[in-house]
Amino acid sequence: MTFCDRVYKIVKKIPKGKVATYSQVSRLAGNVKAARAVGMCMRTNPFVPVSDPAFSGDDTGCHTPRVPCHRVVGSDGRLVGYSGKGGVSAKKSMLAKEGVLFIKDTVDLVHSQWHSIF
DNA sequence: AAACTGACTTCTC
DNA sequence: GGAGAAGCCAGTT
Repeated sequence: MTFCDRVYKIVKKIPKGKVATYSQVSRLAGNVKAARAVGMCMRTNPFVPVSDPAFSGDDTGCHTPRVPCHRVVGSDGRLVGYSGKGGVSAKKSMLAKEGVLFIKDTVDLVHSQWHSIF
C-alpha cells in the first residue's frame, strides 16, 4: 500500500489537460521499473473513475482516493490499461475532453505530457 | 516465504 | 507495424 500511496499522490498531482506515463509515475514513486506495479495498484484499488473529473476537492485523507487514472497512459502515449467500462475509449474521451491532444488513438505527449516537478 | 498475477516496457522476429 | 518473449516491481493468495 505504501507504494500505491505514493502513486496516488503523484497521479493526483497531474494537472488537468496533462497526462503522465506509467514509467514517469513509477519513477516519481521511487522506482523506474515499477511501471507495472503502478498499474497493478490502480486496478486492485477500489477507486471509481468519474466521468467529469473536476477534482476540485482534493480528498487527501480519504480512504478512497479518486485517482485520475485516465491521465496515466503508456510509455509512448498509447492508451493501455483501463480494463473498466468503456476501456481505453472512455479514457481517450475523458482526456480529450480535458484538453489533451490526441494523435489517432495515442496521446500527443509532445504537447500533453505532464512535466512533473523533479 | 513462495508462487501467481497484473492497467508495463523493451527487444527481437 | 504486429506478434512473441523476457525483465521488471508490488500486491495478493
